[in-house]
Amino acid sequence: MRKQITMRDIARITGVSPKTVSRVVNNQGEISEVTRKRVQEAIETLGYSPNITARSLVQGRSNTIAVVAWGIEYYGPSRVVVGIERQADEYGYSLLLTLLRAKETDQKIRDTLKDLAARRVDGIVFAIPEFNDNRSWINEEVLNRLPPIVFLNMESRSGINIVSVDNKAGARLAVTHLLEQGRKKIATICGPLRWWEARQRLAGWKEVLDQAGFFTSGDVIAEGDWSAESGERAMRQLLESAPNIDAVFAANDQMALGALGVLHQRGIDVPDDIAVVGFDNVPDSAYFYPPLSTVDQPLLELGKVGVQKLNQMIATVRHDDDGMEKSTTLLMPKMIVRQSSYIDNLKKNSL
Amino acid sequence: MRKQITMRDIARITGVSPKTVSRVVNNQGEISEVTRKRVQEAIETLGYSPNITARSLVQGRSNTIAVVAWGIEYYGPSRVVVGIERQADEYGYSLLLTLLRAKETDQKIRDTLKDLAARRVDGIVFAIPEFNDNRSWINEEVLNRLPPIVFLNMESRSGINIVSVDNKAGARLAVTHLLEQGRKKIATICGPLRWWEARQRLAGWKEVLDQAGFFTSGDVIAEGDWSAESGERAMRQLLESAPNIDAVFAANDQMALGALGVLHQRGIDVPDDIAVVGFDNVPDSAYFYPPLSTVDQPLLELGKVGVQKLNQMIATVRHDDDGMEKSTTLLMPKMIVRQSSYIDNLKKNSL
DNA sequence: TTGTAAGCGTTATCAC
DNA sequence: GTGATAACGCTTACAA
Repeated sequence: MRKQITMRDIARITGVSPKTVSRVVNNQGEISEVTRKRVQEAIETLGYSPNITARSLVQGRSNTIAVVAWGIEYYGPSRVVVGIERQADEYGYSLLLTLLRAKETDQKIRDTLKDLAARRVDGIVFAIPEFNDNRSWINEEVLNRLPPIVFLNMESRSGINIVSVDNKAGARLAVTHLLEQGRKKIATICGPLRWWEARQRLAGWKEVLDQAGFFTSGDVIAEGDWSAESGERAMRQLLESAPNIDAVFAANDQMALGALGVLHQRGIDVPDDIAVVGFDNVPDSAYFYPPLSTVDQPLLELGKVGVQKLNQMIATVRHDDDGMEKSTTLLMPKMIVRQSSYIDNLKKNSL
Repeated sequence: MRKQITMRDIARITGVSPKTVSRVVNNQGEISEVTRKRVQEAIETLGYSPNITARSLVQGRSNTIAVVAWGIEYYGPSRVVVGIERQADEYGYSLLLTLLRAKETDQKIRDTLKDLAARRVDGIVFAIPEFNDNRSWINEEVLNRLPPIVFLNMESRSGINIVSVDNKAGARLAVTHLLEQGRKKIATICGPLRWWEARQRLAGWKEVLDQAGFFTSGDVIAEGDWSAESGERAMRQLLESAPNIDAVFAANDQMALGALGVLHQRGIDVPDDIAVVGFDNVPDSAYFYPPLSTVDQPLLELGKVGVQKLNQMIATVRHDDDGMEKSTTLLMPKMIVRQSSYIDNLKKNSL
C-alpha cells in the first residue's frame, strides 16, 4: 500500500486513455481483445485497485447501506444483523455498522443519522428496539434530510417503512399451547414494559387468557428486565403472589432460564408441576434443563426483508417515482414445543 | 434527500467563497463571527450536509476501518465486534462490517480483502478464527497490497500484527482449579481440532495434567464441534471410555451445557460426582443448572486492543515511518468459579 | 479574515 | 473501439 496507482498510470503505461481503462475495469462497452488483455495485465502487475471513493463521488451513490443497531452481543439483535449483512451482500452493498447504547438521547440518535447522511450511505436500517420515547425524533422534516430508511421492530405508523416480528401473535401461540396442554393458571414474566416488544408479548398473553375466561390479574404478572437474574426474581415473586400457578410464560428465554433455576431450587417439577415457555428460541434453549419450549422469531428474515424493502426505497428514489407506498410488514413467529411444557400422553395418564 | 446541496450553494447564498464555508464546517482558521453565523444559518436552513465521500477523495483517507468477522450470532465473536466498534467510534472511524461463512475459500477471503482495499478503508481487523489452513493466503506480497491489517486470535507469527487471547493459559487455569479441588481424573471435551483455539485449550489441559503426573490418554479426550449437542455426544462417549472420571473440562460453555444435560439424565451429581468447567463465560452460564464454572475471556478488550494496534499502524504508515515493529499481544483470561466445580468445605467434610 | 486555482481519481458525454 | 473534456464536491496551497 505505497503510493496509490491510478487509472492514469495504467493508461499511460499501456498507451490508452483513462476511459478505456475504466471500461476494462467495469466490463462495459465493446473493447478489442488486444487492448483489454494489455490493460488487464498492467492492472495485475502493478497491483492497481480502483478507487471506489472516487467512483462514488461521481456516481452519487456509495453502494453502502448503514445499520444502526443495539445489543449485538445478544442473540436476537446479532441474528438480525447477520440477516441484514447477507441480504446487503447479495445486493452488492457494503455494510456500515453503527452501535448505540441502550439509553441514547434523541440528540445522539439524530447526530448519528446525520453522520450517516454525510457519509452518503444509500440507505439506513434502523434496528434499535423501540422503548420509552426513542421514536419521538421521527418526523417528516428529519426524514426528508435522511437517505431512505427502514425501521425494524416498532409499532406500525404511517409515513415510514417498517418490518416487525408479530410479537403479540407469538405470545398468543405460547399461551394457546399452554391452554391446549390443559394448564389453567398461566402466569407471565413479562419484559420491561417501557419496551414495545415486551408490551406486545404481554398483550398477546392477556388476549388469549381473557378470551378463555381466565384471570390476568396483577398477581400473575411479574416484570423482568430480560436478564436471567430478573427471571429468578420474577419467578420467586410469582410463587409468592400466586402459589397455585401451573404454567409460566416468560417473555424471553433468558428469563425463562432464571425461572427454571428457581423452580429447581424449590423442588418444583417442570413441567409436571409448572410448565414453562420462553420466547426467542436461543440455541441453548434446546439444552436447558429441561429443554425449553419457546417461540421462534424469524430474525434472519427480519433483517433480510428489511434490506429488501430498503433496496426498493433506494431504487424508487433514484427513479424519482416519489410514490413508494410506506407500509408495515409483519413476520410470523412459530411455536417450538419441548419438554418444559409438554407431557406426553403416556405419562399424562399415569399422573 | 432531494438534490444535494453543496458548499457552492451555501457559498453563493451567503456571498462568501466555498473555502470559507469549508472553514466553518471544519472549524478551522480564524473566521469573523459575523460570517460564521451567516454561513451556519444558511447551512441549517438549507439542511446542508457535507459530502464526506468528496473529502475522503481529496484527503486520501476514509476514516473508515473494516472488520472481517465470522459467526457474530455467537456470543464470543459478537463481543469482539462490539469492542472493535467502541474503540473505532472513539477514534472517529466508521466501521465497515463484512461477514464470512465458516468455510470460505482462500480466494473468497482474498477477494473480500481486495474489495476493502478498493473501498480505501484505512485499515482492517481480521477477526476470523484460525482453522484448517485459512491463514495460508498470508504472505508479504498480498499484505503489501492491503491497507494496514491486524489479526485476531491466531498463532503468533512474524511479519504481522496479532492480538490473541491466551487460550492455553485459560485452559491451564481451569485444570489447575480442578486439581486444587482435589479432582484426580480430569477428562476434556475439546473443540474441533482443526481450530487453533481448540488445540490451544487442549494443550493447556494436557500441560497441567502432564506436570501433575496424571494420565492424558485418548480415553479421557472427546472431541466436539463447539455445539451443545456435540457436548452431549462427547459426554456420553467419556462415560463409556472412562467411567471413573471425576471432572470434565469442556472447551466452551455450550459443550459444557450439553454435558450437564447428559449427567442429569444419568443421575450423576454435579459437582459431587463429576465437576464440570467450561470456557467463555457466556452470560447464561451463571444460570445453568448448576451454575457453571468457566474461563472468562477478555473479548471486549480483544477488539479494543486490536483497533488500538491498527490505529498505530495507520498512523505509522501515514508518517512513512516504515518501521513499526510487528508483534503479537496476548490477553489473559481469568477463572470464574461457580457451583459446577466447587464444593465448599462445610459440605466437603460431610461427604 | 477571506478568496482563487488546482487537483483528488473516477465516470459521463459526446465526439472521432 | 477509443479518446478528450468536463464534471462530482471537497480541501490544499498560495494569494490577497
